[in-house]
Amino acid sequence: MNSSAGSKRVTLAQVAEQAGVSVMTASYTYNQPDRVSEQARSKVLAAASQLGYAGPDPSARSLRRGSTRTLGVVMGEHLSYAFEDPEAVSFLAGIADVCADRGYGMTILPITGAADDVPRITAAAVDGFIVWTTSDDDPVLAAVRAMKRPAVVHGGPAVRGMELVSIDNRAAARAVGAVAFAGAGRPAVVSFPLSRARISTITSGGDITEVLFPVTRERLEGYRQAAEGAGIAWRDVVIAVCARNDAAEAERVAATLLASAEPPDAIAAMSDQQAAGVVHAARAAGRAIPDDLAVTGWDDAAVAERLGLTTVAQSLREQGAACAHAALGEKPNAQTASWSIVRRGSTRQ
Amino acid sequence: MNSSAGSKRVTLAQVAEQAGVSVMTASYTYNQPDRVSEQARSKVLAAASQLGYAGPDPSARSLRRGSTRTLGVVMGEHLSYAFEDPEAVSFLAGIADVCADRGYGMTILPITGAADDVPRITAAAVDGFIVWTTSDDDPVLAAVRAMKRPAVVHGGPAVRGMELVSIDNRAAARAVGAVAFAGAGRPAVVSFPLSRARISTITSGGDITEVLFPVTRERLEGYRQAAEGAGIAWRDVVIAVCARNDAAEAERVAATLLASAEPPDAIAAMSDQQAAGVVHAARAAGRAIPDDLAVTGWDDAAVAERLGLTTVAQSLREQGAACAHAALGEKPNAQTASWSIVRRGSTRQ
DNA sequence: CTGTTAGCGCTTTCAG
DNA sequence: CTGAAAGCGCTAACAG
Repeated sequence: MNSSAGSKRVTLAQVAEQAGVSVMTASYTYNQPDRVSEQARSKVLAAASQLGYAGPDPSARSLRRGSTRTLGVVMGEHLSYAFEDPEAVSFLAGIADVCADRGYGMTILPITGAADDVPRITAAAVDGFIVWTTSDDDPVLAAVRAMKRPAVVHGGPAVRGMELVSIDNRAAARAVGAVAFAGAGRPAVVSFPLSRARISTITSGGDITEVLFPVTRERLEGYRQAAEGAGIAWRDVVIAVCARNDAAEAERVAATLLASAEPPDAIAAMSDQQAAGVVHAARAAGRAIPDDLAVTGWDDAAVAERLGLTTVAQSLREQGAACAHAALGEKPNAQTASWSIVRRGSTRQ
Repeated sequence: MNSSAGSKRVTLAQVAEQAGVSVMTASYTYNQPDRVSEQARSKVLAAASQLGYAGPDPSARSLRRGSTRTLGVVMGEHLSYAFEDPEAVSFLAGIADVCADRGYGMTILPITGAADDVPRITAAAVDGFIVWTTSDDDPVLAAVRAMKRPAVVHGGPAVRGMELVSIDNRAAARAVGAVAFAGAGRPAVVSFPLSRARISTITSGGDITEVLFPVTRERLEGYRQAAEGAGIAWRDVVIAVCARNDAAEAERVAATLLASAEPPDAIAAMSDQQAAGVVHAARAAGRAIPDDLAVTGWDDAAVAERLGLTTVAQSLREQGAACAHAALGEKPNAQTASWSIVRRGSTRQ
């Protein structure tokens, strides 16, 4: 098991020669050991370890086989955000479960939101793509589709030729919104960004159809229906748009809302992180939950249980696994994932 | 921009023919656009979009260039644990930062702890490897080294021919142990596993040299020195070994310790997660912190600040970035990362 | 069980 | 600025 350190790459042909067999016998030794006699196999392995051959070159093998045994995951602008969002991390874990089981690798594709995203997609040596929820106008979608490999979008948008794995965000928002807004007079929504520009604003119920993130759009639509079901006009519902999905920004914006002349008495957020920020702002402002302010989150993360948040439960991990199956070409039918409302003490119902 | 959906893969040669240029002109159009006339380039791009050619095949390109522009990350047994440990996630984010900047992908390699790990390493189409802290006897290390590509281990063990990025765990443990054990009579340690078998046990200060995880070994050695510095023999220090790094198991084991005839009055843990579990157990047992029980964590995670834990601060994100640089072959100097003690209310000093 | 042939799709020479 | 040749390292397909 020695090797001249730093040596040039050893090839299968050299191993075969050293072992005194044909290249194919050497190849079979690695790929179909059963087809090779015990004797030949041990000669090949001896030659390999003598030469310091670690096994067939992965790139050459991929080229020849036409398959890389790797799945590509596009996590959206700023790759490192992916690892800051606990739900995104659960989703990755679900993909990892399936990949580990199949012996596949998973390549995280570094998307920056800039123009060079497309060449990066194009350059990815993967057998299939999984795209984390994005906007209708994201050029990454066309780039992925152009690769002509199995592809799946999580959340949305729905793209022809790509699978979609998602819950029914509108129905879930309608359901949790109904709980959040029950008995409220001035409901508000803390929202994810409306476009890839990620601008923070506070508006009143605007034109939902203009929202470019389909997941956000569907949830707003569900909240709208919930508000109207509670007898409140959508134009009277304050929408606080946060640039990012984190507790800190939500806390700031909630503090602003609560300090206004007509503070909200119910806030439906789009994540438990955001809802946690709202809860902190409410405490700081001396508001009682749920009597002065009802709050709902989304995802049923650990923090939701800790804070007693009413929320929408869904399994990002299972959805990640479903996406992996789709990207492997194993799932023929579209996946509608399940969700449920978890009622806790942060709402009046 | 049309294409017969589901068509066979289009090659660069076909594009070149369609454009009426040589294959090399087409290739240059993608790789060195400056070397191609405006006219030729637009003919090539027109032909490409007409044929639905998405760009050079990544596998073929990797084979020819001898480089995949991808880094491999080995996260240790059970890939999905990687995503459950917030510090591991920070580490990944640090790698992601560098990869995104360089236009590299990062492939997470699915390690299961079983025998098929080695072939999976061998099959990885990557330019360099980053190995998350593991045990001395992990066969993955030899497999990575056999690949003869730039490789770096985070934490440990130190392996000849591979870089090491780590803090000085022994010194840090000695320092935080000194704070934890100050004024204590019966110190205890809540430890990570001692071997890859991941067995939970409660013992008293045993033979540290037998511990197979070097990070754990170094920390135990530091705690030993701290205990002896406080006048306590190592054999009198209770070591509670947890199979996994989570709050729940630490809480259970701490509850057991606190219910014993001679309960500890100081517990040094190996992570903030574990320390959080200890704090919960102490509260449940009606112990005051730090008067009845001093507690220290490790990593200075968010939970450490929330609970007021004295802990060891280190930046896994920076260490991830340092590993990425090393795996890219950019490493100027061996990396010894920095750490510091953060004193909060969970200790007597 | 073993071997021969024929490329996978691309880009590095090296010449125009 | 453009092109012809050569072959990266490997394995599917088909003989023996």
